[in-house]
Amino acid sequence: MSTPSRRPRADAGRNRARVLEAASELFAERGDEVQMAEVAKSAGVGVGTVYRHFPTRQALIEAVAEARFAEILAFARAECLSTPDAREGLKRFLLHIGQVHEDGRALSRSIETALGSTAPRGEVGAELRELGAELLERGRGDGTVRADVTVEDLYMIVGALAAVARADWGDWRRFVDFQMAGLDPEVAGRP
Amino acid sequence: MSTPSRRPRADAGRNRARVLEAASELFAERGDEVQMAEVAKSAGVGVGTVYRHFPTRQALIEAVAEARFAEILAFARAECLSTPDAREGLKRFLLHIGQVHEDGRALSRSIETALGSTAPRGEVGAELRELGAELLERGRGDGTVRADVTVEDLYMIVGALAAVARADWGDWRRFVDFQMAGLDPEVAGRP
Amino acid sequence: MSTPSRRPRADAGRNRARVLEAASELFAERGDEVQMAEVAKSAGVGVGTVYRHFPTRQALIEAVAEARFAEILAFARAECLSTPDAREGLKRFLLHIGQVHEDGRALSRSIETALGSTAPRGEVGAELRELGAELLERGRGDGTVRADVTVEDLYMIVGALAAVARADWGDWRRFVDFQMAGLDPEVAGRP
Amino acid sequence: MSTPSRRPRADAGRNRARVLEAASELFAERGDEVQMAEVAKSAGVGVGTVYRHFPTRQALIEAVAEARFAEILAFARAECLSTPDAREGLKRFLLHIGQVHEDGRALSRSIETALGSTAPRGEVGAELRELGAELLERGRGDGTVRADVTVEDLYMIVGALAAVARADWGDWRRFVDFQMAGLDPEVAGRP
DNA sequence: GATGAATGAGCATTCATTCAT
DNA sequence: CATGAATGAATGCTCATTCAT
Repeated sequence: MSTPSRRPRADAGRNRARVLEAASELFAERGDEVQMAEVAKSAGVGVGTVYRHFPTRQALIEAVAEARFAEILAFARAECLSTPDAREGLKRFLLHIGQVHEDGRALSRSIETALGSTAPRGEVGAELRELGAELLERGRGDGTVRADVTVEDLYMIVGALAAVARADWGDWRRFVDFQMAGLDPEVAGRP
Repeated sequence: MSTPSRRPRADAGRNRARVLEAASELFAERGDEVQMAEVAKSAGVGVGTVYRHFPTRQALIEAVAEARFAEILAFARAECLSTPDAREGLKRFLLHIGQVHEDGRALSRSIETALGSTAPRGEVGAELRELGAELLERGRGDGTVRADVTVEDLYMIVGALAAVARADWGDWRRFVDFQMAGLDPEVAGRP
Repeated sequence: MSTPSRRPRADAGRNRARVLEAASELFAERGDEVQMAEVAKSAGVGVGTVYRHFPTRQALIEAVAEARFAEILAFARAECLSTPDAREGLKRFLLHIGQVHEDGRALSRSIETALGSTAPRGEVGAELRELGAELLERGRGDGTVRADVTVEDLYMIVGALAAVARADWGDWRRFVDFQMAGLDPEVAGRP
Repeated sequence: MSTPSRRPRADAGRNRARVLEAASELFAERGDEVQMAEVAKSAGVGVGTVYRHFPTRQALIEAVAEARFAEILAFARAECLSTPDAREGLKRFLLHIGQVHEDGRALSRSIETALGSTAPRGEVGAELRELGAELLERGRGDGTVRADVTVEDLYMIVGALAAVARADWGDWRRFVDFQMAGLDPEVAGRP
């Protein structure tokens, strides 16, 4: 006689994840036009639940952005810190970032619009900065990257790359090549 | 249904200019939050007049963007094509663009949001591309710029710079330096 | 961006009815000039609620029209299918329709303007057609109505009557008399 | 040296006619959505000129309507007053009216919306009433039309027919048949 | 906790009409 | 007389956010 309730024990955190996942997909596909109610529906919850976990639309987008940064961070740790030379690791890092933004153009634009920038934030942001520092440190170590490049410099380049990859201005891989050239120790100091 | 007009018949095209000017200032200051009615008021005309000259909000923003590009074009023609060496001209070009976007951050964001990109469009866009070609040609001539750089490459860099300068990721002048380094003929071809 | 709600959670479908009722009255009184906001206010809800139940202004008017048709249907079932002779039933039907349109002239005009016609639509429309068929069938049965009259014919007459009753061209009851005369079996076939 | 001016001696009344003609066509095609500026353009004049001749949009529509009534009047005088029997003349009258409304559905709707009715007005309206009286008088004379039919009755029927013909409820010619039947002297007085 | 109905400020856009030139 | 640029009130609709149930 007791029909099982539809979503019986969807414990708290589970819902957060579902919402985040739904939001990630929707924003990646349709960008800023997705509405909170759609996210809720797609996640199989009510709007109220979305708001329980993400107090504002902006917070949700922030969280989606952070999730993407976390992915990037994981990739970089696995693939960019252990390359034969540091230069190679750095390039892989940039190529991955370009790819992520190309694949999620609409999302990137939403982030830009909602947060005013695609720069990494929060905890993951801090870890990314650390990671960037390590990439540069390695470069300084083996002499394959200009020694005067700061983490701030690197993330300007990353931000620029994000903009290039989400736009349709040409082959962003060429842009990466230019950045790698600009980071070459040989040319440091040219006017 | 309407109340008698207050300041009628102010010379045809004059109003277009006033609206454009007002819009330029307002968008530069407050970005996407400015409303059509504000623009009208600030220009001293009715909304209808704004719409007569710019059929949609997006068209207005497009026009403001184009005006900015026209300024850049004029600057570049005057200051960047006659430098002692081509590299210097190119650098001045980039520095000017960075400055324009730093000074009009809010506007740059509005353009990005409304048009999806800050890339030059239309007639002025075409002229800018030509100008870019000349800048690069000069560089090929005196050997101060990588010979394989295309106009498309250049405008990827310009777009990237626009993103960097309107954001707050660090000193965009440093970014310009990296780009100049990347465009150095010496490093062309490094992996 | 919004202010806290004032009268929340008033039972789901109850609100739909209140809106419909308010709209019916307002449109009957003042016709096409009523605004969505007025309907909302008069129903004691926010505009958003009106739009939740009726996605567009036209949809609201359609619903009001349908409600009126439903009334007519109910009347006809109760009063027109059980008259001594079918002719009498048909006449009562027409008289009721004329009365409804006379009483809600402004509404009838709104419907005409918004929907392009006052013809019954949707589900209720289908039931009305069935009812019309029954009325005619009865007439064929007792020989009080021309046998060649189709439901389509009948609803042309009904539509015509609606137009006459909502206009001010004369006593629409006279018009009904002419229609009854025209439906008389005696004259069928006259040139 | 003197280039002929474009429209040199477009004397007053000529423009009125051009505007009226343009308006007739446009309203017949696209109905209420035509704007005053379009009418002006289509007539090859400025909006101001349209307003000189027709002080409001409604006045313009009224004039277009009147022109149509004038056509009907002319037709009726030529074709309906001289038929062998009066009944035939009356029928031709109705058929012509139906045709006019079928051909100019959009216009008919505009008139209905703007003026609240498609009933003939003004001077032409008066003449049409007279004409209607004559048609009925002839019918009384040769006994082919119910003697108790008034001009008001006739114009209720005409208005109804206009509604039927401009709608898409069925074959309005059938409706005309029913009206003719209803006007038959044989059935006068049936309940 | 979860739900989703309710809220309502906000805003781009339209178009009949006017009147300086 | 003709022109057409200017006017601005009017209005349907959206959607992030709240909170009674």
